[in-house]
Amino acid sequence: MPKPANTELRKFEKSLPIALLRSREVTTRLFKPFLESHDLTMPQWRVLRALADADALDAKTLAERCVILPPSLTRIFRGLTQRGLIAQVECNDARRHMVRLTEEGRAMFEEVVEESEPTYLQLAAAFGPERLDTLLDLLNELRNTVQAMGEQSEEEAPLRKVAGRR
Amino acid sequence: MPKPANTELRKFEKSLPIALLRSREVTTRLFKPFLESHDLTMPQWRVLRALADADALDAKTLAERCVILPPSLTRIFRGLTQRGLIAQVECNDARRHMVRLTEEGRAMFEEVVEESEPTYLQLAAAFGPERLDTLLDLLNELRNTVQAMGEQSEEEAPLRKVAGRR
DNA sequence: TATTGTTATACTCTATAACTATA
DNA sequence: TATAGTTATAGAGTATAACAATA
Repeated sequence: MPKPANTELRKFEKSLPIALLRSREVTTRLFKPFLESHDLTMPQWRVLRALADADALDAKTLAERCVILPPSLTRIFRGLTQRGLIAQVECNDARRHMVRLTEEGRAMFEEVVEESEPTYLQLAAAFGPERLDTLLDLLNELRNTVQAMGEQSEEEAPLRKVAGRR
Repeated sequence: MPKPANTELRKFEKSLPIALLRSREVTTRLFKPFLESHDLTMPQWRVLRALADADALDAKTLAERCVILPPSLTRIFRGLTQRGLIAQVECNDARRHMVRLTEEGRAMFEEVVEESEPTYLQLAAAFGPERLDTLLDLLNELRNTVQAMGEQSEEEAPLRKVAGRR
């Protein structure tokens, strides 16, 4: 039973939400200059990056995939469309707002990737490429695990609301 | 060379900042109800949690440890002090704003920990306790790695500013 | 002169509810 | 009636610069 038993460390350093936040903070800071030089915010970049992997996506999919709430996405669509980086795409279901990258959007995406690639490789080299892979796998699996927990508890208690305010 | 070679996955699913964001999002969502029932925001909670591990901490340390900018921390201090959860502590250096948990603050901290513990254990069980440990270690080491990279590049180019806006 | 923290300010993101339009 | 998205709005976080107090 090699449990470190250091309650203090376990409580702060080993708090999962806090560890995720702090890791994200330094990582984001590392790559943010590449976005700022193109006048892109992180959420805008997530949208471009998601679109780069697909022909076209609707707002609901992008909201889920990029962790952006619908009202924010509406504004992001407006900004990116005005700048000519994305464009709306016809869709059978007229309710859906479906968008794709324009040529300019694709070009900017490639530029950012190219410019930030050396930093990414430097990080991979410093951290260890195989450990980085492990970390990414664990992160994606953690998400699946937690999401499964959420669905499960919703089945058991569809009307949860956990605890009353105050 | 068993590299999946799936460019699409590598680009989005394997983007480190995005993976960290998405994992944090679901994890935060899982624990947020326990904070909301005590009218605590996540940043407020991080401050309480950091203080629970130490007798007293100054603003600078808390800002770094909890990833909160000084102006936000000022407001958080005000809120938590008004509610009697933290209190200022005398300090040799009069510039420093040093705070500690009050008894009420400690009590609320313990309450939240107790209430959320079952969910934490459920997550650990579902994900695998040893994998959770691995993940936490990797996250903390990633932070160290990136921070070291930042310090290094500052030495090399103390006057960076990366790229001009527009 | 450097450091610590606060104030001021602007902008973005977060979150919810209400509304419009399509299906 | 249910779904997709927008609008409206309030609140919280993010970020910078300017300032005050202390070292």
